[in-house]
Amino acid sequence: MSEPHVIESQSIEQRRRRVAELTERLASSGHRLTPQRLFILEALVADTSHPTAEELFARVRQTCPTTSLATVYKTLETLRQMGEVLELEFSDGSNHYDALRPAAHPHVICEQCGRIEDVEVDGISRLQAHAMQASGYQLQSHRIEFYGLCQSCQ
Amino acid sequence: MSEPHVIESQSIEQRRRRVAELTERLASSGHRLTPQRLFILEALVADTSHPTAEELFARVRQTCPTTSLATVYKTLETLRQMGEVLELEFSDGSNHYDALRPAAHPHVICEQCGRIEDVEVDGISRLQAHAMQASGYQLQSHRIEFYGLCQSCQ
DNA sequence: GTGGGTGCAAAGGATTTGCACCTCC
DNA sequence: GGAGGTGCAAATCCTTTGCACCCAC
Repeated sequence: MSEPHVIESQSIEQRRRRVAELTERLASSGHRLTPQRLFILEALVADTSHPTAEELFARVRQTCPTTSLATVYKTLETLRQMGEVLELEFSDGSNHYDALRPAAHPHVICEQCGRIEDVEVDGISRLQAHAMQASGYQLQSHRIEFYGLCQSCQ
Repeated sequence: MSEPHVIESQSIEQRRRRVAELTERLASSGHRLTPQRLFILEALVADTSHPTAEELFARVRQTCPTTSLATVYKTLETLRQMGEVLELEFSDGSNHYDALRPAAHPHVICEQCGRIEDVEVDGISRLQAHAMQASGYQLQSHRIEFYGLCQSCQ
């Protein structure tokens, strides 16, 4: 039980830093620090499950009930343009967001329950280099997802 | 000029076979072979550029002007459920379809012109095995895309 | 003070659905 | 003949947008 606790504490500290970082970057790039935005930042960093805009909205409402869904979307778009949020697009009507690790990274996705988790695999940059060579494209980013069943759904 | 011609000829032969294959599989799984469906199959196999439903619709209209967009969508859904079409989902309102290679395979995507091309990279299955081990998920499929600029847009 | 941000409601765009009619098997 | 397919229009869903008001700087 102590190991998870330590990990959890580190994580909380990391998240606090990330909120401070995002706040500072918004300010230094000429954006205003409105209460709504600060609550949205908190919600983004508090939720590690790759939430949707709707889920973030629900969470923000708990602390700032007057916030609108449109503001959540506008703030997500602002952060995305700043490169501070990773947007995972799905056409089935559910974009998911990750403000903790805004650089592209691989995910595993459960087709049963919809869970999305980070997964550590290496060799991605080598793969991208291969793809550049094979295609002649100048590649800068990627999207790598694996689909299957999570441990609970197996 | 002769090499491309040969490649093109092979490709045409391959596409003809694929149409026959799809037709047969539709029939043997208890689906009807309506004129609309046959035209949609032709269009799917004729277009190697990963077309959208709308683009397929436009192409089908040239040969069968009474076909409706709803029928295109319904046929795509039928083929997808049969595992005969690969659906590439994008949230910006543009799903793309590939009936020539229905198994998951990596793509390169141009962020300038939107072009989507197949790219041959190996080590994908090893990568997926790594991801399974690291995550504990039972993985069956994947989605691997690289983003950048195609040769024309560089 | 003022320009950016917010909230509301309406618009937008891709996809799905209900239903009457049709037609392939 | 009957189940499955088609076409039309309306509905659905997420997301974006227009605009009047507001407030952080």
